[in-house]
Amino acid sequence: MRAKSFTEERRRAQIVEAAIDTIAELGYARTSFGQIAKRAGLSSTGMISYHFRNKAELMNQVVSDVYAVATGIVGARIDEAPTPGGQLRAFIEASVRFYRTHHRHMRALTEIWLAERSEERAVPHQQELQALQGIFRAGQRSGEFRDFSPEVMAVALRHALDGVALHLGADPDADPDRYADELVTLFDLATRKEPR
Amino acid sequence: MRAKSFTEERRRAQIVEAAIDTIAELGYARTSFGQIAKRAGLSSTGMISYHFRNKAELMNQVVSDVYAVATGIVGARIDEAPTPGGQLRAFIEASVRFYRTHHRHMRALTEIWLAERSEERAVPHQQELQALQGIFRAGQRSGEFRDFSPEVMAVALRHALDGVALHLGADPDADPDRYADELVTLFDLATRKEPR
Amino acid sequence: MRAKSFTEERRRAQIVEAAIDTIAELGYARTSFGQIAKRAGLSSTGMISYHFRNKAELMNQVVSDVYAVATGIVGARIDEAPTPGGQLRAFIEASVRFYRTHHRHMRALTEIWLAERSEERAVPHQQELQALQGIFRAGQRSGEFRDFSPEVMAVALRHALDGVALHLGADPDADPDRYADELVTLFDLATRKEPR
Amino acid sequence: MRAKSFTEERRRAQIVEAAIDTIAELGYARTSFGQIAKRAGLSSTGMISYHFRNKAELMNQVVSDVYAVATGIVGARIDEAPTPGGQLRAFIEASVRFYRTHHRHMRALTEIWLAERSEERAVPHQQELQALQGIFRAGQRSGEFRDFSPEVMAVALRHALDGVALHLGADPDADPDRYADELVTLFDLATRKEPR
DNA sequence: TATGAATGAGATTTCATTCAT
DNA sequence: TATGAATGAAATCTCATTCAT
Repeated sequence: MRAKSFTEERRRAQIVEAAIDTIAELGYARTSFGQIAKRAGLSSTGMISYHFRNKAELMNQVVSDVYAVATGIVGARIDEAPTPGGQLRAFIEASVRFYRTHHRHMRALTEIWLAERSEERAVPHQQELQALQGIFRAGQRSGEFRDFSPEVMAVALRHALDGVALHLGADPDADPDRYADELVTLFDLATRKEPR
Repeated sequence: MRAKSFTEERRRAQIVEAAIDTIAELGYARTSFGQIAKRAGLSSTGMISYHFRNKAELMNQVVSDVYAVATGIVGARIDEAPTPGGQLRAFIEASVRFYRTHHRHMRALTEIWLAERSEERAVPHQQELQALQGIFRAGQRSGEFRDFSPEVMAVALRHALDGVALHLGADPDADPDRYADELVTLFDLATRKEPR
Repeated sequence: MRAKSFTEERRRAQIVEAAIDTIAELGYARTSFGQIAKRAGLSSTGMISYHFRNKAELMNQVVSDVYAVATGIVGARIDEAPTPGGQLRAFIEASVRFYRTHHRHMRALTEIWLAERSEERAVPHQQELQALQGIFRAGQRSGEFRDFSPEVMAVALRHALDGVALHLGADPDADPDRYADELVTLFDLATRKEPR
Repeated sequence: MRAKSFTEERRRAQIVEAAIDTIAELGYARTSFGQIAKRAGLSSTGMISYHFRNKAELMNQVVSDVYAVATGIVGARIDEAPTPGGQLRAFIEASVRFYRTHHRHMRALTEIWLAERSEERAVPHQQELQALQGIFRAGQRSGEFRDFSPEVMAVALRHALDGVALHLGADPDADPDRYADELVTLFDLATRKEPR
């Protein structure tokens, strides 16, 4: 496989962007090459097939692009925090903020993941769940966190965040900072060892 | 709208059951009238169109049927509990138990809700979220719960449960009781007023 | 698999006939569901997909239908002949006559067989070649035929007939009886033991 | 039409070779410019369109190239033979040998001829059939051959050879020399005047 | 009510060909 | 000449829905 040219990459990115828009607007089920091509200003769906082997490859690209952006942003905030407790707070705050600034991306990500779950039976968020479990284990070792199941806690947090994303997306008037604060407190109380 | 005859209702129920099976087995995207008819033992997809105005109506029926069953079971357990804290615990335990005993139903529910979300822009779980908020408000009034946002807490709990359902579905070896216990402790710590 | 209804069978036959017409007229490469539907008077290509699982099944049906007709007619003539030499003559004459009366069918048969050869690498005419070899072996046992390779002779005769079919199809003025007579003499001389 | 430069001719030849490979490997139906370009090491299918007006011109070039090679080899052997009977034998033997040594070419030739027959309504092998008829007529004039229709005999021989090519291609263990010997005897008996 | 046939829209994908650079 | 991007037509197949019986 040859390296892709600059023009090629730009076109692919343009198509991926159009795909994100389409999914966010119509939902996965109603997203077709025709709709994507229209939004990308392409003259033919053939153009999409030209740049992506098939629909699955396009969707994979959407997922990995969004994931890359998200983990870049959120990961940076986590790394700045000194303690596991701080990292947990950073993760929640950065995630909620990302949902607000990139809510089209999140929407698309969720739609794809859910639609394709049926096909591949995969459990999503594996990477992120691993990272969260790492934070939890570190906090338990350092004595900052109480003794709980890192797996269950990670799943709970990760999906609570998904729920929040959904509600923030559906209600434009909702205040993301308040959601973030509430979640921070919730999981702080649920994980800390010593009651305040 | 004429009242539906007994035979009519039986047929509709049969079709709804087949739809649940189909979605649970193939996923929403691959669920077609043809597949549903095959599983229902119907000789023609025309039969489905005869009993349901269109696909959306069938799916709505699936959702409301499953919801009715779930609310019946879970609601009964909640009503038995005397205090808001006990109701919270009962809700979590009954929900996880329901996921285990009715996982085909849950699967179908999630698939439909997610696939059709885009079309109706509805936020899912509205009924349940209201009920949860009621519990939280009661606990706050009685002084059993601390001061937090009932909306955010309800969303967090509801989706944490969804996440658990997903993981229990994907991993047949996982222990539902352990997941339930962990969640009970998590939300107990997150909601109670007095540290233990 | 349920038995097919009368109407179903008639529709299938109608589609098969239209397919034969289309292939004979346009050649296999340019035969599409669209062209077949047009000739069959169908409103949509979906109708073809409704009655045949896919294109391959339709083509198989064409082949087996034509084969059935051909072997019925030719086989009957062969069975009437008392000696291997007579059967050989009957086979050639009946075949050439069939090409004349059913030249659309033959054309379609050849086109399909050749187009699909690429896909399945199968050698065509297997059934007929076996039958021919049987005749040759019987004649050799009875002393009527000389000692030659039944395989090679069968292949030579079968494809010589194909060539004749092709030329009779391309040249409407050609006299089939003369072609038949010449072939009969050719293979009589090539197979008989005693020179006349 | 401008004379083609050396480089131009080399490119065309390279593309024709790649086309032969592709057809022999995939069959005509699956042969696309994309596949040909890949095998020719070209970076774009546009290159093929640049050197050939359209697909038909490329295929015609393949046919005439292969024909030229075959006629050169087989023709040389025929010319060495002194009598029509000898020429007939030489034609058969050289043809079978050619099938063995150039079976990719033969395969491509047959595929194209068959796939495109429909478009041009041409009967194949015209050149060769003329040559064969010439041999037959000469033998009839010299008294070496009996009185038969040169046209029919030519068609029969030509297609019998095609059949043999097919079977040799499909069965790598078959012995070409035996097939050649059998065919020589067959057509010797069928054409000679005096029984041996 | 039930059946199976019919419809027509729409989806993905492949392809030959054209065009700007 | 060569490249790769772009185009638009066409092909097969699936599907929800309608209709006559």
